[in-house]
Amino acid sequence: MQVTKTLDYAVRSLTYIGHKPIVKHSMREISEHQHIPLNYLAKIMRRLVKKGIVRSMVGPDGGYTLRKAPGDISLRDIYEAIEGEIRIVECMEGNGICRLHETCPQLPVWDRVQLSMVKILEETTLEQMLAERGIRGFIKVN
Amino acid sequence: MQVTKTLDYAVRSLTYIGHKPIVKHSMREISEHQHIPLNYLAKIMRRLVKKGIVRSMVGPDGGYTLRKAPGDISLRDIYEAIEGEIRIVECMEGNGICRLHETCPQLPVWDRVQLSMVKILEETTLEQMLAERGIRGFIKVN
DNA sequence: TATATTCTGGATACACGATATCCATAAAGA
DNA sequence: TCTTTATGGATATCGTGTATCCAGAATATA
Repeated sequence: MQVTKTLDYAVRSLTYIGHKPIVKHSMREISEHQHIPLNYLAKIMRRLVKKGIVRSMVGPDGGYTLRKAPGDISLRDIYEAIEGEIRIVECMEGNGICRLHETCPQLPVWDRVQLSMVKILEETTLEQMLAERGIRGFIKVN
Repeated sequence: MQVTKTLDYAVRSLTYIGHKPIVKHSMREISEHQHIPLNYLAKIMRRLVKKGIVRSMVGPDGGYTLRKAPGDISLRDIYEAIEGEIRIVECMEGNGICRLHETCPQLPVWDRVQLSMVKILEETTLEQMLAERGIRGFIKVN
């Protein structure tokens, strides 16, 4: 029940780009400023490109820019680009049937947790995150 | 960002015991009815015992009963007994300082997600889970 | 006392996915 | 042509959730 480092990398990259959304930012630049392993970042960026969150340009002076306005990119978009469909318990995939053959007492709770989480992620845009100031402290790298 | 199988096992065991809170239930019985590997269940039960959620009796006709009323056991209690302190992002542990030396844009969001989750887990007691009927389907085992 | 049953605790093995690295290739600007 | 940068796939590493095994202690019952 933890946010993966990969998702953290993705959000950090996007907020970094988001500070100057027009300018192109190369993988190398992002990698160095955000302390993300270059080759691993490559994999992350590809997913963000594929999901239409980021635009990429190849060649010298190439790099990445946001494909949409920061206000139009929700944290849910980012989450799903990296992790796929949000599903905090396996059985929520629908096709699973319980061998126990009894109604599940805990599913409704996890459902509620997931719904509230999705709601928050959906309401939060990149723009808001850029505006928000970290109050409680700093992200730990590594 | 997923509920671990271990936590699922723990909740299933407790709801199973909770159906007849007075009666002693042996590990073997729980294991068979809930399809949980016996030896692994042993580890789980020890944690629940240590955290005072469950009482254990050794010897023939031994087993487990709830130590508190189902209404006094929250899902948060169970979660923390199994996983330890709830913390959906690493940096929330407090002693971590970010090498980036900049305010973290995403921490406030995860903080909100965690708070809402803790609230739901706290409000939900074993008693409520026992009363609730699974609406969406069944838990998939394995 | 003897025996069977059950929990306890530690050591260890396994599996899988998150994390990371490498490289050959394509695109594009100078 | 040369350099820079992204692409895509293959592969390696590593942590941890998951699972297994076993010797020992407790205790009820005969």
